[in-house]
Amino acid sequence: MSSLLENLNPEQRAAVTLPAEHALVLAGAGSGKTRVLTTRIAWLIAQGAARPAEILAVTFTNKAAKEMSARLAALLPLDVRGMWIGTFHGLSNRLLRTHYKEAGLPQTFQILDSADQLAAVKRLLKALNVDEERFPPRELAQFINASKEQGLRAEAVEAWDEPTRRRVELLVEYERQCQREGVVDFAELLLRAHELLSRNEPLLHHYQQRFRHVLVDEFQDSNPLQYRWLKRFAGGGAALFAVGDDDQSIYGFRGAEVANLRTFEREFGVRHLIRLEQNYRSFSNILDAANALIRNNSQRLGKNLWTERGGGEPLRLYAAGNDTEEARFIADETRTLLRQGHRPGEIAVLYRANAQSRVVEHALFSAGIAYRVYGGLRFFERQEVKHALAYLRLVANRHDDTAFARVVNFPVRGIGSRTLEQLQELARSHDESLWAASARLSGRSGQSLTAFMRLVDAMAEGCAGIRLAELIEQVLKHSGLRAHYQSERDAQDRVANLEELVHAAGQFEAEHAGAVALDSAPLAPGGDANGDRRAEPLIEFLTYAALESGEHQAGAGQEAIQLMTVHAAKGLEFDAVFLTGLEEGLFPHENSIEQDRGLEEERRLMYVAVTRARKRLYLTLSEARMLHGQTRYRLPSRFIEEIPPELIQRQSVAPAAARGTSSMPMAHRPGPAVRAATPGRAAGAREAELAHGLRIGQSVHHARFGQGVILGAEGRGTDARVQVQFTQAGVKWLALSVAKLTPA
DNA sequence: TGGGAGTGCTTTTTT
DNA sequence: AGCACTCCCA
Repeated sequence: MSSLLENLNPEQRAAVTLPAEHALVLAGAGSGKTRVLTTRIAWLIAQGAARPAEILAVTFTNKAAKEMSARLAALLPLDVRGMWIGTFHGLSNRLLRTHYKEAGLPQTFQILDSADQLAAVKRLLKALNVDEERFPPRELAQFINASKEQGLRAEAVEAWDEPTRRRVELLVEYERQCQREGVVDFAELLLRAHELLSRNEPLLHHYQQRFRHVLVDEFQDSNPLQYRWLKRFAGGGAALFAVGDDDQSIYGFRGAEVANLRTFEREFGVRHLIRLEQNYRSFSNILDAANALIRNNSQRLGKNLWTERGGGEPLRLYAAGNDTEEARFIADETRTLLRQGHRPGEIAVLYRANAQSRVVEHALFSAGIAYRVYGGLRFFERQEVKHALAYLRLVANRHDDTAFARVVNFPVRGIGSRTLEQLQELARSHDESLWAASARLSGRSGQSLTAFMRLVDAMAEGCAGIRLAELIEQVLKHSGLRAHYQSERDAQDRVANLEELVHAAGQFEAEHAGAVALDSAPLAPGGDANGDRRAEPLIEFLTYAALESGEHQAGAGQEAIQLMTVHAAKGLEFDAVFLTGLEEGLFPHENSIEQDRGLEEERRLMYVAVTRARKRLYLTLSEARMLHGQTRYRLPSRFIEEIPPELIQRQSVAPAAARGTSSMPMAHRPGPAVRAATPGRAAGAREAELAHGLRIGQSVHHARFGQGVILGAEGRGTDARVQVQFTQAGVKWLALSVAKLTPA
């Protein structure tokens, strides 16, 4: 058991061996956070301080949960299955499945992913005749989620103005609809689980007695509801062990509250605060840059990364004239790195926004370099897969209107929008599902509806006793889905995905057969008499598809350069990292610059990006960039200036190009000076020179707004606009044809 | 019913 | 620019 503690540094060891009390571990990037968390659990068990069944470990992503389980399995000889390890959503689901009656849900309740939720909201708005201009579905969905993530039900949402009151009414209607259909959205999973424990004293008591140790990863990403959720579980005297890094909080925009770290300290009277500051990932030049950057943020809990490794290489800065050139630089450098023997999977290109990947992809493609783009559509989110799943959902629950609406006429079977409208109305007036409504209508309004219902019923009858994969096979065949895509041009990928779905189901069933162990803890009151009895495989598979939609995307090509947003890179590390698009307005993003909170989150994002690199970090930017169909001109990001210049080596020419191995036309080679330092004068100056002799970075005067500096520009001719940072009046976009700007 | 044209949006995103 | 979505007509 002491071998568990080998190779831990003193702080890590201190954290692992803390007594069973609340603790907060502030773990810097690359400081061995996951290791501490898993070793802590292993240590508790090896010490005899806890039994597996007394452990509740919570993460945000399935990937993190999986990794934790895998590491624990390696550390501990014994069965780890008695532990509850999973995501907030996965664990909530588990709780709700076990106690579905008490939670007021049907046993077969289904989970709406974001797209399903949006579809449900749209359907609702249509049924209620709500003007979608005034209440955009997206916005309403966001309102719904935000309310729930604050832990609020409709009656508790504050509504001081008319539109908000209306939104609250719609929230109520939405809830009614979900309840009738037997579906829950992501936020609802957590809220319902929380409420279940809040109002069911025996259950609460049971779980609080059972879990003596609650451990959370990435605590800085938790929202208020998640915080309350944890409080419920740990409220009965369990020890809450939270690991997080306030400097890596980058999900504030979707409700995460860094403040939870402080609130936790205060409310739980945390006596053990441990900082992990030794970094095992990067050379010190990279860490120094990261430290210098993040020092500009206020409100930090304070932390300084250090390493025993040496300084390493300087950071490399490359300023391009335009985005194509920037991308070409990346491709050239990458080629050099590969030639030097770096593995492709150890090289990453990071950007602030997904739209930036295109140019880089193009350059890499032209250079014949294999790459892989992360993000985008995941397997279970593809339309053909969702269609197939919708049939399965109907098999499981005929009253799932989202599924019904999705496939009632797909593939086309003559049930048009008119029929559907009729159905909606009928369903509405009888307060019943679309399925129930079509039972009324089918007699009168034609064969098609009856045929559809018979189809689904037949699928359901046929599914008894057959395997999941076989059931899906039947669905693909009898629904006509496969035939539909087979006959369509350019849809071979979709056919392949459908086959993959059959395969995935087979795999799922093989892996999960009998895999659910009986809990060793006493049964929950009101729980199933058979304990954690295996639910219907179909329901399990559908749940898996909703909650772990990402897993199937993972064809993680190790032999390719990795392209992703900075957000997606959190938790990952690479030998070499290109951090691209370092321009004001892009990174930091213009929508965030306005408020301090936004800017600080951008800076944390930058901090996350910088700390991804182990050995080499490139910072690249471009003076001109194609964005939204227009060329924009921007200043270098302020974040570059926040890094001590002595850590940065300015690179004006790609080494590969210098050696003549590049396809890069010499005429386009940037000059010796760093272009960003002299905006508007290097290649592309023709465009950078705005009307009236104005340039990016130039001080100007405006009759009404006073003194300012030109931040950026877009458009040309009479459309030309400039963005000006005024000393007094803030940031404004001005049309050059209208505004009178004089050089100052 | 389904396709073509017109319109509008475009930061980050896991579950 | 590129994409998703809506609307309207054949």
